[in-house]
Amino acid sequence: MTWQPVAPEAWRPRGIPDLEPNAWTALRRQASTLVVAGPGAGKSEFLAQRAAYLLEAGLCQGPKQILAISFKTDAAANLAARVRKRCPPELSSRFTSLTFDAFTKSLVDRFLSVIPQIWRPTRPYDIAFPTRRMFEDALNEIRDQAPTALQAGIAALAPEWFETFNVGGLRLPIEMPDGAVTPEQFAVYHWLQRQLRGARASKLSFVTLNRLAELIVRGNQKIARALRMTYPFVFVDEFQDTTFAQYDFLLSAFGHGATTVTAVGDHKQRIMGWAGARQDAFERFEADFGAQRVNLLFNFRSSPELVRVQHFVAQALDPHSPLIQSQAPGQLDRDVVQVWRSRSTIVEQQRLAEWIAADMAARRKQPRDYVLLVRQRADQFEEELQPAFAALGLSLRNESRAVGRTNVQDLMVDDAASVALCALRLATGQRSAAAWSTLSGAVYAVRGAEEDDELLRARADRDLQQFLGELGRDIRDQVPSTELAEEISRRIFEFLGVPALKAAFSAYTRNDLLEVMMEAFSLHLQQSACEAGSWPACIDRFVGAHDIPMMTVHKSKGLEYDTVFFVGLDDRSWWAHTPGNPEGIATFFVALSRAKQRAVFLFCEHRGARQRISELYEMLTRAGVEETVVD
DNA sequence: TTTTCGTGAATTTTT
DNA sequence: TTCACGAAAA
Repeated sequence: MTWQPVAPEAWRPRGIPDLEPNAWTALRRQASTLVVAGPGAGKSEFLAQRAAYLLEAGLCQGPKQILAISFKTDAAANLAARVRKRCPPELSSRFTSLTFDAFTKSLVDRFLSVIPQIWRPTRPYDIAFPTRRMFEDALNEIRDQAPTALQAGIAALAPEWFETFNVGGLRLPIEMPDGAVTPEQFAVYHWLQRQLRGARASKLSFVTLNRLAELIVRGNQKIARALRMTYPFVFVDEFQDTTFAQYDFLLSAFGHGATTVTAVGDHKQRIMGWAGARQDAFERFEADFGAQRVNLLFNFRSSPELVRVQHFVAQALDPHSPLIQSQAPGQLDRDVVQVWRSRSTIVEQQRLAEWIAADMAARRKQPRDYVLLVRQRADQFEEELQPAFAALGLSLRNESRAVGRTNVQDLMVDDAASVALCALRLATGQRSAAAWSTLSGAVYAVRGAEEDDELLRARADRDLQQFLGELGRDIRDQVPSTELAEEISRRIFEFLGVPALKAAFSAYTRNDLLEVMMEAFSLHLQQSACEAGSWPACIDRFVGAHDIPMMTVHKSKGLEYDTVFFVGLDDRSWWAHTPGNPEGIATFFVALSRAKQRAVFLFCEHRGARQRISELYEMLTRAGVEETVVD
């Protein structure tokens, strides 16, 4: 059965009943568009639907493709999965979803030889993650080598912003200028030469790769044309996080009018300024790409009362923030947003645990419907709160907690760890079609068994069955222990094959990522095993099925929970906040907007004052939120 | 061995 | 701003 295009006017959304009117407008636009999508607006869903529309209505016909650029790997993978779910394979294969860095790196790798000799890296090259200290040292050395006239100018460059702002903001000349250079140019050129020629193999950071990719598309008409021919439609997700280097690359590659760029983001959720996000990305995009701004006005996550309170914070960030219409029914009739003020942390912890236990019982909620958010130092808060929760039979899970060289949250979305967990589920007798499908899919991939290779697949199935049978026999009747957990991890990864896994999953091209994840899987399984009396319980511990999650606001971005508790809304946790600083208010906005039904802010004078962050409390007060004294 | 002082990190992504 | 850590002083 072959796919037939539908008429654009007849196209309907896939998997959801309808789109809001503004989403329809943005979806159908043929020119570049800036889609401002607040929390709960269904940003990724919008992009997936637009991809389906362009592909299914034949507006993006083979061999042309859609390029979707995200910042985080899981966001890129998530978007690709959504499109795969909505479109037949012959269409979704023309949806390329990558991170910014993966895309620019792939351009450098492919076209390395056309880079002017003076900027050309060695092949192969290494990836570098320069620290603040390295910039400081390098800038000092560069200053000492510089002509006297430039030294003061170089000394004035801030090491912490040098790469983001100076390297990211300066276009590399195709030929090295003979004449005078500015202090900034001198420092940037010398910094790049250090990365390119400092050792036998070049050591390139991602900003450098971005600059080289920009140089490639600016210096080579043929490559630029080929790129624009391949990708007439480009999506950029989380546009508020775009850095100087990324924006400039986007402009050189797709800013010539031939490409329809759809940028989606929310400046009110810009909490990545420290990572180099430029503040004026939205305005620049409108000006440079002639983009029209479209506001999405629906919120499918938060109840009307929550959306009403959110609006007060949104207004502080942007006085022109439009009124958002909640599409989520409110289940609570009062105290939807609360502030608790406690005399002591002991009282606060105890009350919090009691309250959650009672609410879970009254509203039939699960631990995973709640979240404890903190600004920073999740480990400290976990240590502090865990005993009070344990006393009531509740268990807290710090998703930010370090596991080996990674953390719980990253381990949970890792491919190899997910596959290994499926193996454990099946070996311990859990019947799950999804687990089988994930695991066998991975085994086919590591063995290179294509879809039509029935023989190889059948053999893979047989080997897998045998492996699971043996593993199951060896562990099923035994109580979970750290020794067994270690053995299980070892046997699963041995069966899958480490080199084969690295080859099968592109994420593991990063040299030691698989080792990091295997180690973390083993450690986390050992921890789970010693806290559980049975294998199903051990698996539940591993995934945190019965735990109340706790994490930093940054890690909660993109997630949602019925009830959100923000613990430690005080000056101590917000030491870096200065009144009026949009990044701090945006962090507060992100925390508040994770909630579907209720948000509670906890203050304890024992922890810190609330002078510095008084404006956050004032916003809640203006919204009519009352404070409860807990004692 | 204990105290004191200075430094730097804290929120974190990217192959 | 606060905290942890390491080096130096007592």
